[in-house]
Amino acid sequence: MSEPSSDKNTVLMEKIVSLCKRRGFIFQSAEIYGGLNGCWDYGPLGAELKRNLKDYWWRKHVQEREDIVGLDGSILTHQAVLKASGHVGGFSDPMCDCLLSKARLRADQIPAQSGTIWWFTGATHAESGWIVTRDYAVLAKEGEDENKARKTARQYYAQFLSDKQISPKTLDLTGERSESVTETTRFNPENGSLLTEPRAFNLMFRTQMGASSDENDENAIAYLRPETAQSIFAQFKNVLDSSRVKLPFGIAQIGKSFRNEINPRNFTFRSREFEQMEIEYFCRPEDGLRLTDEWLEARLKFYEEIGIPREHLHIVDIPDGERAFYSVKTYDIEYEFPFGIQELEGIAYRSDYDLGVHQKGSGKSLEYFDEETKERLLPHVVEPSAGCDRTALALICEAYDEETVTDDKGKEETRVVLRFSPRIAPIKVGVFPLLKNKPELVAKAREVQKLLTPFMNVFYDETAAIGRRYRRQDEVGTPFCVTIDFDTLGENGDDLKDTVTIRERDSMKQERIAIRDLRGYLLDRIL
RNA sequence: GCGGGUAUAGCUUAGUGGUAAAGCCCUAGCCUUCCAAGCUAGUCAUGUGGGUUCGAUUCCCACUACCCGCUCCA
Repeated sequence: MSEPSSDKNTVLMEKIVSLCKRRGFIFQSAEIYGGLNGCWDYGPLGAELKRNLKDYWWRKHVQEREDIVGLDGSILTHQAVLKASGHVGGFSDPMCDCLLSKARLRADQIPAQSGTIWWFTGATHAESGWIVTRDYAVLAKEGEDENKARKTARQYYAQFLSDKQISPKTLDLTGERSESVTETTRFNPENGSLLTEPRAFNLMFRTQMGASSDENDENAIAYLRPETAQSIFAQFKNVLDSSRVKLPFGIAQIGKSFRNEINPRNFTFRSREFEQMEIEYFCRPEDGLRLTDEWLEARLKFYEEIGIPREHLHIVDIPDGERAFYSVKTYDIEYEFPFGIQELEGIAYRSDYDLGVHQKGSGKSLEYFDEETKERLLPHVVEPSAGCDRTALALICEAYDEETVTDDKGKEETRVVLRFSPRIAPIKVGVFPLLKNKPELVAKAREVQKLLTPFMNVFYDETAAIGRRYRRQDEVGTPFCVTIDFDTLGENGDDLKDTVTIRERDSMKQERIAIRDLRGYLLDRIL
């Protein structure tokens, strides 16, 4: 994102958030109680949008393929599963932040140091009268000059200055005292600055299961899953034994996951509760890299089909050293959000790491027996893992458009349109009687509504002028609107009897179509 | 987690230490033959909790949430 446009993008994002609330796409969770940090609720239209996205994903990747089957795993997860996967042990280490450099350090890796601690209670700047009161300390190791400690302290206090022109050197320190110390781990070895208290950084939500459970009962601990993948690996053998699947094959899952993010940000983009759409595609080791590339193409095609063009996506081939340690190859698919280019999906070739750790953890064989080659092997896996909420947000951002339209009198106005692909649009068609005070028009419109309702989400509206009703639907992305007028009733001859106007959202063009052809016309365009 | 900012109606904004204003939206009625028409009427707000004060939406403090910049994101 280029620097000059960032203000514009912030404004754009604010408009999108505002539209989402106004029209019932996305609300803040528990808003009437002040909101719950990092949690969001989908309103009536958002729920439809997200459902359409998930349904299309499921249809394309599970129902229309013979090689992928579905799974719907429990959210509460056995602690043994997450111990085996590395989620419990891996990132539960307490971390400290350096108060000066803001570096984050693992508490257990800070070397014990000895020397003199120089404590301060604050700093003042005589000339401006500026004052700060805040405890701080610097460790001067044996042989180090105490003036170095004071210099470090001035740098620390200087960060609170509102006037950045003031030199740290001109600050006077207050409340100085010193004490000698041995074997302390509370100071940054790099610069001697005091660290924050160690804090646990495991991002998993932990809970206790069972009526008699208490916090001290280790066996009662369960976790909300931090990703949907693990239940697929844990159920690998059951799926294999019950479904007659043959390599290569995939297990797909859509569901909620939970991470106690330090810092939720960017509307729904980074939430503490989020939904994933994941496939674990199992294969022979020699096919892994090829399939990773094939999945990348398949997923890009999917995004194209739901209305996110290739030009707005970025593919990042994660280089050696930046991938997770178990991954042989990883692509990130990123989207150009108004707040920056951010990840929608990761496609990771994870080798046999996952099945390996669960085989080891459970003591059960997770090997696959190949009938043709009479060979036993632990399959490798390619994982296309997409964020559902992120994709829904990308769909809204991509669809949002403001258009200047000029009416017959030459008056200009702004039309806000969500240009959703018809297949994911929350409402597929609006049905309107031209006038609401003509009972024949209303009755006919209700008939048309009833005709279409079993096949798609239809919205009936009879209030306000017809143009207003069109604009209302533009703003929520409804691709088609059908209007019942006097021609429909046969007032201008039998040729037009039982025909309606159908108005297309993007072009605002209208055409006349027989009611009996409506269903087919619409279904052709929304599937 | 750190630093900065913000919080008034569904939305966008006024304003005030003493009855909180407008436009848009929405609802109802009248009217209305295809792109936010008109008239009339109506609903709805000072984020939460403290403090100062006779009185706080306004001043102060804390909290919560959101936004921006860092940080973090297995």
